[in-house]
Amino acid sequence: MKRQSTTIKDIARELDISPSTVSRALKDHFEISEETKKAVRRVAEELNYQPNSLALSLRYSKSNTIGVIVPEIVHFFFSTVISGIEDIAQSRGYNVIITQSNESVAREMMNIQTLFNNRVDGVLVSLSKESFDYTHFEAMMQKGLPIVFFDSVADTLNTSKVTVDDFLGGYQATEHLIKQGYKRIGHLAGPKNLDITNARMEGFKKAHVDAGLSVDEELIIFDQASNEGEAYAASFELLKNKKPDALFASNDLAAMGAIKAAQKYGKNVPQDFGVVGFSNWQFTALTNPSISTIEQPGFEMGQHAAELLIKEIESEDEEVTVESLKLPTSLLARDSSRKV
Amino acid sequence: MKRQSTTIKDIARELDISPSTVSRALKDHFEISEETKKAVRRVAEELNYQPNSLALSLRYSKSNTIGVIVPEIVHFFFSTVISGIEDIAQSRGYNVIITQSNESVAREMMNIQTLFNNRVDGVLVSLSKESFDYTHFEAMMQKGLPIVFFDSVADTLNTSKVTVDDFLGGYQATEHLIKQGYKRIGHLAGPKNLDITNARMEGFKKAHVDAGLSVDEELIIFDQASNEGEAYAASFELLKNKKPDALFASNDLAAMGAIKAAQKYGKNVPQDFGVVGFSNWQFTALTNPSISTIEQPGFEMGQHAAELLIKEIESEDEEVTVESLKLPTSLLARDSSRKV
DNA sequence: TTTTTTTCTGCAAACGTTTGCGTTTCAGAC
DNA sequence: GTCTGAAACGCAAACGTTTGCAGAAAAAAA
Repeated sequence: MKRQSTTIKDIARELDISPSTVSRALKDHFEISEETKKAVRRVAEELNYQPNSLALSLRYSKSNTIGVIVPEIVHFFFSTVISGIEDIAQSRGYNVIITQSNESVAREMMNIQTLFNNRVDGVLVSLSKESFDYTHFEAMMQKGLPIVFFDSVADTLNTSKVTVDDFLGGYQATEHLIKQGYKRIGHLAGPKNLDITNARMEGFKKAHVDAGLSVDEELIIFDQASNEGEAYAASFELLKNKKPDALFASNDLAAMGAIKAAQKYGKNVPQDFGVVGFSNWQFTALTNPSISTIEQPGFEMGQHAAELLIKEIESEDEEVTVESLKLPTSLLARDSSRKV
Repeated sequence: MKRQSTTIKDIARELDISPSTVSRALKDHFEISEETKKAVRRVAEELNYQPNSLALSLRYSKSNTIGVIVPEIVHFFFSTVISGIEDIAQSRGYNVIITQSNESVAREMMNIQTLFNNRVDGVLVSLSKESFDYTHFEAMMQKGLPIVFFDSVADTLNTSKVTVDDFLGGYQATEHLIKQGYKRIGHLAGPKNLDITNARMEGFKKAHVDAGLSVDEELIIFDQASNEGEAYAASFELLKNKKPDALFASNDLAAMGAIKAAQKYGKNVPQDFGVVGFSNWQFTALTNPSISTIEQPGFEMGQHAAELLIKEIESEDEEVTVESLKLPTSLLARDSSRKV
């Protein structure tokens, strides 16, 4: 079924004037008489004229579309970010094309290439876990494609970035546990090479220092927090060997595992054992006990990233000024860490 | 920063031939000599030629983009569907533009208009809860825009649709509870006017009939399942007044509420009281006890919907043949309903 | 040699819009 | 009557690509 909308030419034919005049009339150009403008507007209304955005895109080589690359869409945090992106984009007249890398660099490279070929005006990227080499992004930037990173960012690249303040998050979680009276606090950290792992751990340590406590390095376990089962096992071992009375987990699933381990070990959560997670996944509010966690402002992250990108797209300057935003986290103190 | 890629004209100039010849050479047209083709391909390679998709879109009035309208992106089920859509679209060379209605008809109307104006080739829609009037969709269909509905569909519209077999889901949940030995099974149903509510309830009833049991209508509660708290209250009342020994909830949050109510009431779940939810939200596997539920194939739903839409887009026929797909659900029997 | 056929390539229009510049028209001044 | 200036509009090119048709050149047939 052919789709046919009315064009400027149709209006021109109807009124027996030239397309240029119609175009100008519609833009309220000063060189067009009031009379003609009125007629054009009337006919445009009658024929329900809608400008053809494809033609406009070609004319201005601008598609008013931004591309997004995330590791996966089916993920509470990322879908929240996307929602924020969509919010801003919508209000600025941009469309949002979503692609997912499925945590694979190969897909990531394909996606950025596809987006570029489809003439998006800019791209928002959260790196896949596999990505340590950023040359495919650099190549695109060289060609003039604006890129803004969020969440998982390419630190060595000279672009705008939006991240979460992981140091603050780690600090807040730990400070809260300390204030609740827990004394020997462990930490289920992420993979050792990740920036966020270190930032959260530094926050963890700083909170200790500020409270006049010392950190027992043996209570910090790396890279045993990628899923619930792993965290369960690691927590159980820790409980047995090092006798912590609380745990700050680098993600909510790990927190869940830690709670189950503590319960299995005969501890009462939160009376004898406190747990705080990270990310505020939906399920944390629904478990029993509900899980205290650090809220990451995903929606705001999406908004800021989109705003930065659009600013860059619409900037006239050759030289872009990069901005790095670090968004504050906040503590959600729930049952898993609040002694009554 | 201006983005400038090489065009067909650049290649033509380089070889001192016409753009038409270049175009044909690149498409391996039979009327072009092997020699010329080779030269063109070489230069195209050298200059890293990439066809301008905006120009192509204009030429063929086809954007190779499909639009999606969902109530909200931040939702396990919908993000899963989107993921399925993206999967198929990607493999067929289509881009996916995501918009959300936020359950508002006004936004929905805006979105479909925007997508239409942006010349998407077709649209995938899951209706917002507010949508009972479908005229805005009808108007677009009249203009030749292919639309396929999924999940929450416009039943009176003559379009392809992809839904989940809610009757089957209700049947599976109930049959499972019966087989586990529960005798007085209640049902937390959704709003009475919804198709899915009725379908699930019919499945619930049919399972009883097939097992030679009768249904106590008093054990069916409508419209008290939209969140955990509401379901908690309704379940508690039901337990007090009607003494059910199991509950089939129309969604997972309601199932959670029911479990908490049962525990509060002094029941042991699943020994004295069985619960099955609906949707397989992520948290259901993480709670204690884990929640039995009905899995809806969201990813497959997205895939099928996208396939149907693309088929329609690429069909030559004026008259589209609509297809209605009903995808099978499956039971995930977890701890909340398995007596040991 | 001339005519016909075959092989290859270019012209120009089209998709819908914008815009620099030129043209027409008309009123008023000289 | 001519000239100037302003107001209102049209022409044509441009964005990058495709494609029907015409045309040129070369090869084959007469």
